[in-house]
Amino acid sequence: MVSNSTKSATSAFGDKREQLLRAAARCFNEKGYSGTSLKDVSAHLGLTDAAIYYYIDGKQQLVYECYRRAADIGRAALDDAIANGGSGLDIARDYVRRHVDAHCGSAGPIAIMSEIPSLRDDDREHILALSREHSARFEQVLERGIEDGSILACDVRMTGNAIMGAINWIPKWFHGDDAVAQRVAATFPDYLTRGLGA
Amino acid sequence: MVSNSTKSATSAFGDKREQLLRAAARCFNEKGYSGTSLKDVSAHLGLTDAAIYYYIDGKQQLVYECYRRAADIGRAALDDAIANGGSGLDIARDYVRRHVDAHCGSAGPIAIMSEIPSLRDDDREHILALSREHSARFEQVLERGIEDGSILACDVRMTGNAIMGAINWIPKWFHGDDAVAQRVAATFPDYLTRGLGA
DNA sequence: CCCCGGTTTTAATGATGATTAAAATACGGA
DNA sequence: TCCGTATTTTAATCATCATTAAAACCGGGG
Repeated sequence: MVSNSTKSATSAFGDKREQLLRAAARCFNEKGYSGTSLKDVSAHLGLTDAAIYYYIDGKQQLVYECYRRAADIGRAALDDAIANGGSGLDIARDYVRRHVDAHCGSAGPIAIMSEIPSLRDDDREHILALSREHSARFEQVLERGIEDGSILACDVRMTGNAIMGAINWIPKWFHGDDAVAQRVAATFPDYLTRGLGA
Repeated sequence: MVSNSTKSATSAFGDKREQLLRAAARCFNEKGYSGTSLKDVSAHLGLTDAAIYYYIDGKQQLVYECYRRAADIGRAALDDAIANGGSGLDIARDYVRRHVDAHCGSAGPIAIMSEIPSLRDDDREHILALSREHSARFEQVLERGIEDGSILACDVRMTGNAIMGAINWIPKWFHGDDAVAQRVAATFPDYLTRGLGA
């Protein structure tokens, strides 16, 4: 038995745990948290439902990890975009590009944080904190763009909500088709940031 | 006993059935279809779970009606925008305005069609058909705008997905605050269509 | 006051699904 | 080949609902 709480290393165990999280993310995106049974998830790995408990403490932890992973990926996209520099508009476009790539690329399905109220109390607080932090940082990017003149003055909270919504909804209609992935990458970053432009 | 299938008239029964659908929509938006129990829904009406069966045949029909209502409202927004005329861009903006108003206004919470796979087979086909039809019609509006020169040439499928996503995600963060509703109405239509402009 | 249709509740029933413990299997190294 | 650890399955257990049937409630017309 292994302490299954904190590890994603490059071991056989860690790899399979990673696969598990992706399978769960896909299922959750399709049928929601409560709508997917552990059997649904385990089927994707050719296992029985009980086997999941070897890798994770339970269904609650499964969502939690999926959501945390989603938050990490979103944060990384924003980190990289900011590190890459440029005007506020440049950063915003780069962020959309990276985040959209994450959704459609090999990062595999990313869970959308669609059922936060179903989380355990303490998990929910943590995920909400991450989510709020991410929104706030993105809004700061928009404000920076307004200051440097690359973005038209606007309600950054609402504009951020619109952009995040467009991105968050992707998993609802994107199902892994490479050709479609190309079209997303070619359309979203430009369309979503052209509306910001001064 | 009343044939509870087809009626939403202005009777006491019809009114309460309408309230029921709204309560269900709110619950589904918050915790997903499987995540909400009939008890959750009935609590909003001060009833017990069993009382719901007086108004509706079961949980499946409840989602189905919620999704159908959502499709109706979206279709109506598009109908009205098209009837109102103007360039393709004008129509697109008007549609966003109307649909966003529906989400934030007195139409009460509109269920987002987030768990279509959980529907019964025949219900799912119907809802999917409505959904596809709506997307196709909106894409036609975009194409019309490209032809009349009001919209920049683009991948209308992907652009439509982006716009719909931004709208569909609204119920995830909007919870009835009037001041926020104002800001949504002031931001979404312009932002989402400015990105289309030629 | 009593009856009746419309409405709601109480009290089962049954299915589903998360979770656990114990048993079974796989498999690399001695 | 044999052992021990890692992994998975089988077979309970237990709680949570959806659903149903029967009984109770409630208000208006006779």
